[in-house]
Amino acid sequence: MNLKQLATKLGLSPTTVSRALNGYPEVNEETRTRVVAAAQRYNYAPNTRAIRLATGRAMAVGHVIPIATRHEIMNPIFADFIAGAGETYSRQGYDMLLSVVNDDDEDRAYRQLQSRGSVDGLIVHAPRMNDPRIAMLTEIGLPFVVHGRATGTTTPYSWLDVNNRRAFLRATEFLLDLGHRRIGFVNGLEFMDFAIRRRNGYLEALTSRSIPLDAALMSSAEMSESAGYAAAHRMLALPHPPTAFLASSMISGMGVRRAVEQAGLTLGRDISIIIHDDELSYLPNGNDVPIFTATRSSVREAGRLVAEMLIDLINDPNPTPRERLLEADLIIGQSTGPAPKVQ
Amino acid sequence: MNLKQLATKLGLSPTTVSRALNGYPEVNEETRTRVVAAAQRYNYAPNTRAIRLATGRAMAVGHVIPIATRHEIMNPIFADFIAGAGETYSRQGYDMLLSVVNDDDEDRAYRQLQSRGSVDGLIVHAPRMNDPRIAMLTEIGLPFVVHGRATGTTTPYSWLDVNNRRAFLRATEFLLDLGHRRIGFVNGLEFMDFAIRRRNGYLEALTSRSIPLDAALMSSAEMSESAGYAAAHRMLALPHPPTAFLASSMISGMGVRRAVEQAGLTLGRDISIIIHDDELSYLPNGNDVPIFTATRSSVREAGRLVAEMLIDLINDPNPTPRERLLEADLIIGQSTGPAPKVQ
DNA sequence: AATCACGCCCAAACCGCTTTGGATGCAGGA
DNA sequence: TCCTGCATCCAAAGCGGTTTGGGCGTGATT
Repeated sequence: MNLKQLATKLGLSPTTVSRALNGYPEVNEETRTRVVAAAQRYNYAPNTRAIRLATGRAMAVGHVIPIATRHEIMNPIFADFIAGAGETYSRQGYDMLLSVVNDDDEDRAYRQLQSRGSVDGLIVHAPRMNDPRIAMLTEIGLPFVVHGRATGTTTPYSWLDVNNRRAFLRATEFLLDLGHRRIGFVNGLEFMDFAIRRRNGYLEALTSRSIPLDAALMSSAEMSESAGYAAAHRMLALPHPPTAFLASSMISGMGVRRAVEQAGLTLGRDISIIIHDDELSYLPNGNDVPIFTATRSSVREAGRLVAEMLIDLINDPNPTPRERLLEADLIIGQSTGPAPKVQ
Repeated sequence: MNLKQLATKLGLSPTTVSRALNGYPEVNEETRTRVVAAAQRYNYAPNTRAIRLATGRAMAVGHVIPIATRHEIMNPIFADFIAGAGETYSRQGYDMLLSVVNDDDEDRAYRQLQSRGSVDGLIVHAPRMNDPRIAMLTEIGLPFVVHGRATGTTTPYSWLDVNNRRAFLRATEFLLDLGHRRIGFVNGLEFMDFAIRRRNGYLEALTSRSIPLDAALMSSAEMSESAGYAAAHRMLALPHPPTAFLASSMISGMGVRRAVEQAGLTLGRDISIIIHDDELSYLPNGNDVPIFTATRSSVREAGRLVAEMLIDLINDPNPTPRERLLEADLIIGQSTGPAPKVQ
């Protein structure tokens, strides 16, 4: 059932039917209700392909997922972020287009998305330091919003980010307040922007209290359980081991915990851990009481907000870059406590 | 730059240009190369919206993600599955459309996808026992492939599944061969089809060796770390605790491990664990040597294959249901060993 | 010499909607 | 009575491709 068929069935012109369904004023209320009823009855839904061609709008947003030709891993926060963004899209009538591309094809993928007119805008994932995609996308002229920021980029662009520096600054200060002086830092890969900022927060807290820095207490790796375990295991074997850890994610935190427990130490008493909790739905940090003390920021909520920003940007006739910085909560769980007296 | 512009620039008709670019035979090879070169030069890419309208094909596949209005969680395997499917799509020139919908809107979402012509086919995720979606989709008449199966459905439909029953049968038998007699089963939610089949495999192995079943050794819950911990913790406190565990996923296995280690027991010596490993990229089961003994089946590969099946189905003029059952590998890691002598 | 087949190209219809630019009829004002 | 303005509706022209149904010239066939 298409528009023309519906129109003849109603004894009206396609024009009027279209207008009736789209809420234009120049149509009698009585005929409008008649049209709407008929559309319902015949189960008519306008063909999106035709709408898109006619209006010139794709009514779709693209997410380009660069896939590991190198050894990198799929981002664990991806699913929840998408879930959040998807909520916004379905509320606003947008489609979400996912492109999985080899990361060396990413450039071409963005350009094709533009020249073929498949999408009205893009979300950029996992920005790195001096991320080249930002300059490229501004040049292409497709609206986009970055989830995160790209240290080193000078041209203005739209982004939404968690205040990673501040979160890890506060977490470190919290541990320092509890008397911890040697704090192991199990960070993500430090070419990722968020990891750089977290590191800065950690360093800032230590230096502002004149705690000497120790490279042996800092590690940077993939945020997997085994990498977290390995890093913590190594640090715990130091002659002067840490009494607390800062872990970059729930998953690496679980690795740290394993190393701690395997060393015969008790969490929250002998050793403290603070993680960053993205509130991944399949990795809840406890049910009522949090297991880990954590800096917390919902990545799903971030997805919702980023998508809203992008749609605003798309609908703005003369758009100007939007920026939004979310603060993470510091929530207290069972994994932290005062530093043990005797070192 | 559109087709007409390119055509006038070349002094050709749009027809010829279109045919040249699409590899039709009725065009001189010399002009074809000329056209292709010009397209390259002017950075011409055909507008997908127009192609879709003209051909009547969406060149897109839909994935409907039902979102937890109830307490359910986002599926952790989702990201890797999508990555796999996405590889196939980009290789075949298909777009991937993600719809995130409230699960009570799922029905409407499928119908709209069909009547608006947004997609040529669908992937159905996370089937349950007697899943109503299958009947609905066959009625609608949109090609679809189910990732998994739906016990209780009688009408034929296309699916790809891992042999979950057999995987857990083998895992259980392996533990029995090692001398374990009390095996705790930490399963997923048993309205999910895969969980039902795994349970059947577990039960089949025990009964075929005349091991008495014990309801206290079986649990069914979300596959989260804390749920895994809770289940194992409870079982270990039994007067007659298990010497081995079967866990439904990497994540719940990590919870089981925590309970084991917290009880002062050593993995692979006092207690054995076998998990199911979907080879999630952000949860690798060790690097070289697997940490957990596991039944292993790559969900990413499953994504690739399901997508291929669907595209086959779409391109088949008179399609007939396709079925494919993958066998899981049983890989030996460090988490299993012979049952301890003294109980 | 007439016919045919073939290689190559084009004009125009079509896909299903939106949107522009009227057309029509009727009520109210001059 | 005639003109205006308004409320309703419609015809037709896009949107940017694909595809059908020829047209034309050339070499081979009869």
